[in-house]
Amino acid sequence: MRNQKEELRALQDTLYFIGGKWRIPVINSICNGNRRFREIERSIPGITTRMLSRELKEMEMNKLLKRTVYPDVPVLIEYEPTKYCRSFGKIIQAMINWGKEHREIVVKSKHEAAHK
Amino acid sequence: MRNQKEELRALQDTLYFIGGKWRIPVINSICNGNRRFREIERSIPGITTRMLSRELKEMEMNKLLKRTVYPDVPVLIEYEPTKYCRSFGKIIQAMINWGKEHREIVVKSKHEAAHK
DNA sequence: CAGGATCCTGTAGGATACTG
DNA sequence: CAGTATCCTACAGGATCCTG
Repeated sequence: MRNQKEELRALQDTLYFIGGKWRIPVINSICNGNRRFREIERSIPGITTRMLSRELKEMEMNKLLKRTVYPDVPVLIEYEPTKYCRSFGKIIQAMINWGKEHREIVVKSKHEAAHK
Repeated sequence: MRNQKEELRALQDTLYFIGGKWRIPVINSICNGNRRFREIERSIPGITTRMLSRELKEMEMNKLLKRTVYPDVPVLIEYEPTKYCRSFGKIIQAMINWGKEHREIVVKSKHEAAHK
C-alpha cells in the first residue's frame, strides 16, 4: 500500500490519454498496419469522418502519429505510428484478451443497460 | 491480420466496460483494500458522493461488487470485489505502469489542451 | 456514516452536406 | 481520396443540499 497517490495519478493520466470513444480503436487500427484515411475509417465501423479527422489531428499534435504527404496526383497521405504510439500496444492487447474472456458477461450487461 | 473484427469487438467491449471517468479508479480503490463508502470516496480525490454512489450501484448490479450490510448501530456497509472485478486488476496495473513511464509527455499534452 | 434528490452545464460525438 | 463545416442534442458529470 505504498504510493497509492502516485499510482492513482498515473492511472488517471492513462485514462486521460485514452480519452474518448475512438482513440484506442484508432491506435489499434494504425498499429495493425492501416495507413490511409479511408482505410482506417473502414477498419473501424461506426466512426464518422468527423471523429476520425479530429482524432488523427490530435494524435499528430501529441506525437502519436507521423503524417506524410506524397504530392503525386492524386495526392496520397499516410499515417504512421510513432514509438510512443506503439508503446500502448501491450495494453490494447491486454484489453482485447480481457474482452474476449469476458465477452458474455459484458455483452449481457450492455444489453440490460440498453433496455434500462 | 487474422480476426481483426473479433479483436475490435473485444476491444470495444472492454472500452464499454471501462465506461466513464470513475469506474477504473473505483475498481482500483476497492482492489487496494478499501471497503467502506467514505473510505473509497476519500481514496479518490475529486469524486463526488453522487458519482461514487452511482458507480457502486451499477457495479453491484453487474456483479463486480458484493455489498454487505452489518445491521449494528451504527450500520456498517462493506463493498467487496468479486473475482470478475479482480480480473481487471492486471490491466489496471499495466495502465499504472504506462502512466508512470509516460508521465511527462502525457501531462504536457494535458497542459497544452487546457490552454487550448 | 451511507447515501438520495435536484438542478444545471459542457461537450463528446452523431448526422449530414460540401470541397479541392 | 482526404478531409471541413454546420447543426444539434443526450447525457456524463459537477455542485449543493438533505435524510435516516
